[in-house]
Amino acid sequence: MTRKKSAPVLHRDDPDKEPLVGNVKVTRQDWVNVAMDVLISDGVEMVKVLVLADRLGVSRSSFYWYFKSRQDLLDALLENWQKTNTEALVTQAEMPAGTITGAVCNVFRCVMNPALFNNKLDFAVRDWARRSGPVRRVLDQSDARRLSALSGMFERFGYEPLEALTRARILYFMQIGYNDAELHEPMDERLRLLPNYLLGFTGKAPQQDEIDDFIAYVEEISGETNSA
Amino acid sequence: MTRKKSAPVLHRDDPDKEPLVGNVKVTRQDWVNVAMDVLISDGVEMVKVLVLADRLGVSRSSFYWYFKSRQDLLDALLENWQKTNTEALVTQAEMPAGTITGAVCNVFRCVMNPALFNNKLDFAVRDWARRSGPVRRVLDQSDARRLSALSGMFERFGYEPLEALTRARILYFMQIGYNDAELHEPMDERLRLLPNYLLGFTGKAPQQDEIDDFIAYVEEISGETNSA
DNA sequence: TTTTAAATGGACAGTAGTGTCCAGTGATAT
DNA sequence: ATATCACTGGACACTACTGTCCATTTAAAA
Repeated sequence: MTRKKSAPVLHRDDPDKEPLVGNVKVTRQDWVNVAMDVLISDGVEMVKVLVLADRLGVSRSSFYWYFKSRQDLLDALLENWQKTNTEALVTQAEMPAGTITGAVCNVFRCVMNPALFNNKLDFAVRDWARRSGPVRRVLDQSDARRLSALSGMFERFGYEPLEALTRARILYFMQIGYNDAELHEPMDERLRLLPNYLLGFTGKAPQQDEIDDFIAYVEEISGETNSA
Repeated sequence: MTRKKSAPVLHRDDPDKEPLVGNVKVTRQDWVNVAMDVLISDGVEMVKVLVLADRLGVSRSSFYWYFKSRQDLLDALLENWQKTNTEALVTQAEMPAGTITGAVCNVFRCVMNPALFNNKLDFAVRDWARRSGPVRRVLDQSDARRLSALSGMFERFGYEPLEALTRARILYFMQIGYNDAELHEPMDERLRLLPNYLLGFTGKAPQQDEIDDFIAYVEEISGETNSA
């Protein structure tokens, strides 16, 4: 009765001071991180306390010190996703650009860059939403917000509202479908098709320098990924 | 030992002669049908033998007379899907058409018509594939087959192979994304956006009569659905 | 060094699923 | 009418989860 299970006071206030070597100490965030990994690679239904505990090399019951229940953890996961990914995409859609093609490329930059937008996480959540009403509702809100940002982007470049909305939808839902089916496909293929995609999304032929800029960006983030 | 569990001889050879009123008799197909319903509405992980048995008003163990195991049933579901939906889409993509817009409308006709293509089933299987390697492989094959048919469709109307492939992808993956996010949205919205979509997919402005034809078709199939 | 609260792990109870076994039932053929 | 065989349902064994309880350990504070 005297125990307060919520908001544990963690001994390791500064993570840099006492890095997580071996299995010194497990924090709430460690549980969340591992849960995120499992969510992404195996789906929600594999986010089970025993699975997570094993990965952390820790007993199952420890979990209940940090979280009220499994649901408590799932809520934390969802909240985290909602803030990071949606904000990133909206920010990128609102970024200034010289042409509509450049603006679409900005969106691509976001979606392709793991540092800006966790594509796999986004997809895992979409997956999850199919089995859970509450999650579905949160996802629908995020989709509406993202779509509205994309639609606004087209409008800023002179498209009529209806056409802007259509193009936003084609762009956004194409991303979803593409990532669903071809997440593991080589980047080369996507780059090869880039000019055609841009034409399809914008109705305007892209300039060569816009293509070049984008390819340079992709090479840049590929380098970063490898060096990490 | 003498029992042959496979290929049960069903007493009801002609389903019309002895329709399934009440719970006269359960057949293998009844199990498959119910499993299909559950797969579509609740996902694979809810396709449990007890759930199905309850829906059929029958005991759980009866299941094992018709199926070797739960996996046996799942295999049957997948095989059924693969044959119906993929064949339907490919057929529709190969259909003769006067213009590329008309050809794209043919594809739309298929995807929108529950009698030709079970959209929700398609999505349920896609969902399932995310959790199962073997299913993923079957799905990838189907996707490749469908994409190739769509690409060929664009090529028949003079698009270069690379552009044809891009447009096929935009069309196909847009459908996937759209159905994922907006399956429950009103048809009105989709029809309102139709001309813009067609422009985006083909790069050519649609003719008014092509739009009219399509809208007439949609009204026709809506009527059929209601009268059933 | 001792104290103490945070954090842990093992044992347990409860639930939900799969698959097996087998005695029983009822429709059909003889 | 009855014997047979297709078909069913209840009982059981097994496994895998969630969540609770509690005695013990450990690290920080005194």
